[in-house]
Amino acid sequence: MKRTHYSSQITPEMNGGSVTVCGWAHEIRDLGGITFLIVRDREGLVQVTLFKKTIDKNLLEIVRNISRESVVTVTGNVKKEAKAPNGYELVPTDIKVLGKAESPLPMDTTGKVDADLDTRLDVRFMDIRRPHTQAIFRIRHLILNSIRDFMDREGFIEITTPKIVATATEGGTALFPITYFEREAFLNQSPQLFKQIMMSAGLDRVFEIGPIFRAEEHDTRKHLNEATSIDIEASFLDNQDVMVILENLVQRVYSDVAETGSKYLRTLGVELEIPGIPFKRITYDEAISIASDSGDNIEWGDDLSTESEHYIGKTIGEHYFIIDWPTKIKPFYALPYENRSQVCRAFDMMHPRMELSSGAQRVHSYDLLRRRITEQGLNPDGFDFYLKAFRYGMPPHAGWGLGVERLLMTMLGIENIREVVLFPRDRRRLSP
RNA sequence: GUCCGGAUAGUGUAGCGGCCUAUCAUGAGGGCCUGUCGAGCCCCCGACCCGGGUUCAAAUCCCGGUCCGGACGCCA
Repeated sequence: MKRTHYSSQITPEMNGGSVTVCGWAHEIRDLGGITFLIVRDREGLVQVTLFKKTIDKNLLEIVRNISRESVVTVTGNVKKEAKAPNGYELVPTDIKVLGKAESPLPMDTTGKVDADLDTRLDVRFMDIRRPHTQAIFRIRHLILNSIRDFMDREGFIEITTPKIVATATEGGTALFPITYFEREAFLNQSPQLFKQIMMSAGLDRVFEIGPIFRAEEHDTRKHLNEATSIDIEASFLDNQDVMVILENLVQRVYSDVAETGSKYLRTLGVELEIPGIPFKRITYDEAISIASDSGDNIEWGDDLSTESEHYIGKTIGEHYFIIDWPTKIKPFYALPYENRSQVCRAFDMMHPRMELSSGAQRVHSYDLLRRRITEQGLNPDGFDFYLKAFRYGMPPHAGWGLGVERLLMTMLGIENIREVVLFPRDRRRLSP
């Protein structure tokens, strides 16, 4: 019962050797005199071949009674065979059913019949058995690996900050209220405040990969109520510096995935184009001017509409930055320019289809920060724990947050963000 | 939240007033078959979202509800 090999580790050269594989009964093809059992494991498929004339009758009986998608373990001898899919097949000496699958199945796993996304999400465990769906999450893993490696080389320390917080909001988005013993608390909208506090702590460069929660009732293909954010914060760097880190990271992630994930990219039919750096930088003023070419007149100080975002994306055609945003539509911690305070040192990093990241050089002066909080209509009292870190030696710093799901979906050309989350949380879906 | 589209066997679909005892594929059950690899062939099983209405007649038209998809809005 103990696995000796994954399907991908067996080769025709192992001819005559005995192996044990564990997996799911992907398909059973009974041709009468010869029966094939296709076993699927995480890495691929193995063909198990039973010849009626020579095989143990009990084994044949077991195989003929296996329902599709049951969990099986097969011990057998590798037989080099040109007619078999990978140049070899397994002639079994022992087959056990470890977990019987009911039938009919709630969805097809072989790729013969499509299923709606809604159906697939209801039985996500089965959906992920499909190589296509699994490939998405294998690539997600490669992306996260690549990011951690990149950050480590750049001198960033990985941190984890609380997801249960007392502050109602940093502004903008609505939060999910929860009960924390006898008090009201919230699920964190981002690690923003805590990663900044780490700058005062002297950690110099930090990053976090973790969940963020937004209680907005959005209903689109690019929004989630629970998402994963990659956040960085770095001292003694400005907005320009962290933009360079960001574009380098994105390029690195693409090239790492192209290199280590070719098998999964092939499964998904994706040809990765590695973005060139530096990414184009356009100012907010230039962005609204481009948008006006499409007939969408955005008043200075308003956020970009979805339509304009698409139009600008199509015009530029590759990853780009929008810089120098109006101070009033960016959060209080974005640093206004000294000589032109209605504009701030904030940036958004865009994929032609959508925003992937936003960041800024931060306000590090206590007095200014306190004023900015008030100007944005928030009460500084709720920010005491945060403001305190600015009173005893806060270095200048900058950072950004990047959405993992959006990075993944734009990389793979996937339309709906729910496809790239194991168990998506949206306006209506809370289970599974 | 607004607008548009949709809901038919386990899954994916066709049908859009009578030709419906509802199409096709896949699947489930049974049978034949020694090289399948989306196996093939034969038999068989399984469905019109819920409620109301129009009509001689409703899967089909109308109204309400629920759910799903898309666009927009909302969204450091």
